Amino acid sequence: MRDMPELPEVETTVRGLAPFLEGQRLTAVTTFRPDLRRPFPVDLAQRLTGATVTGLSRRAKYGIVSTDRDDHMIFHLGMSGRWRTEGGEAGKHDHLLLETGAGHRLFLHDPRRFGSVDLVAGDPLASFAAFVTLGPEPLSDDFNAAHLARTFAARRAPIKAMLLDQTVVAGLGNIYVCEALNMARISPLTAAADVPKAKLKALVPAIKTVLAAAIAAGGSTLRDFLSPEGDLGYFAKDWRVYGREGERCECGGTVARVVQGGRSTFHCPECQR
DNA sequence: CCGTGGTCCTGGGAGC
DNA sequence: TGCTCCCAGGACCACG
Repeated sequence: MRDMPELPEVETTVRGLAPFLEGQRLTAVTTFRPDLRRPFPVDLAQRLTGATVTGLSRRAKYGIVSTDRDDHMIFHLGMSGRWRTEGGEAGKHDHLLLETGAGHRLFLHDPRRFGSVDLVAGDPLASFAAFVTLGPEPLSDDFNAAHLARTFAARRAPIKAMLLDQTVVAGLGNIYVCEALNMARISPLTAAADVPKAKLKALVPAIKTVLAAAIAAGGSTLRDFLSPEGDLGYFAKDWRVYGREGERCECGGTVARVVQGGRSTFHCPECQR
C-alpha cells in the first residue's frame, strides 16, 4: 500500500524542496500539458521565470513556493503527485519543470493528474480562495478539544466525514483520519455530536501524534521520498488499521473495512466504540 | 445550512 | 498472455 500525499507528505516534500529552491533564481519554467486536474495558470511561466524563490511553506495539503515578486505558486499533489529532483528529461508523467540558477531541474510528476498548480499575487492566506475557509492546522495550538466540541455541536454526520472536512481541520486525509480514530478508540461511524468530550480530548493528541510520527519518518527518509525510484518503503507499512482489513488490531480485535461516503474506512469494531 | 453522492483521472491489481 | 473491470483519492459541485 503506497502512501497518499496528506499533510505529512506535503510537509516532507516542502522541506525536501527547500534546499533546491530557496534563494534560487528560476531560470526557466515549463509546462508539458495545459492542465492537471484544472488548467495551469496561463501566465505561470511568464511570472515565475526570472523570479527568485524567497521561501517555501505549507498550508493544509498545499505546498507554497513564494517569490520576490510576491507571487506564490500553490501546488497540490492530489493522490499521486510528487516532485522529482534528480533532473534528466521530462517523462510521460512529468507535467511541470522548474529550472534553477544552480542548475537543478525539478519535475512535478503526477500520473493520475489529481493535483493542481495555482499562482496568486499577495498573501495567499487571504487571496487563495481554497485557503480562506480552511480550519486550523492540526499541529497548531488552535486545534484543540474545545475547537472540536464547538464545531461538532449538533452535527449528525459521522465523525469520520467531519474530520475529512477541511473547514473543520486542515490537512487530514483518509489514512490519518482512520489512524487517529483508532488510536483514540473512537468509532468512525458515530455522529460527531455524539462523541463524548473525553473522547474528543483523546482525539486531539492522537491526531497530532500520528501526523508528527509520519513527518518524522518522512524526514528521516527524505532522500528516498524525493528520489525517482523512491518507493519510499516509508512508514507506509506501519499503519495501525489502514489497508489492514482482517488483520489484528493492537487490542486483539479484527480490523474491519466499511464504506462511508464512497470511501473505505478501516477501523476496529472491538476497541473503537 | 446540512448531509450525501457524483465527478474528475489513470495506474495497477484481480479475474477470466 | 491479454483483455476488461473496478478501485484508489481530495476538492468541488449539485441536489433534496
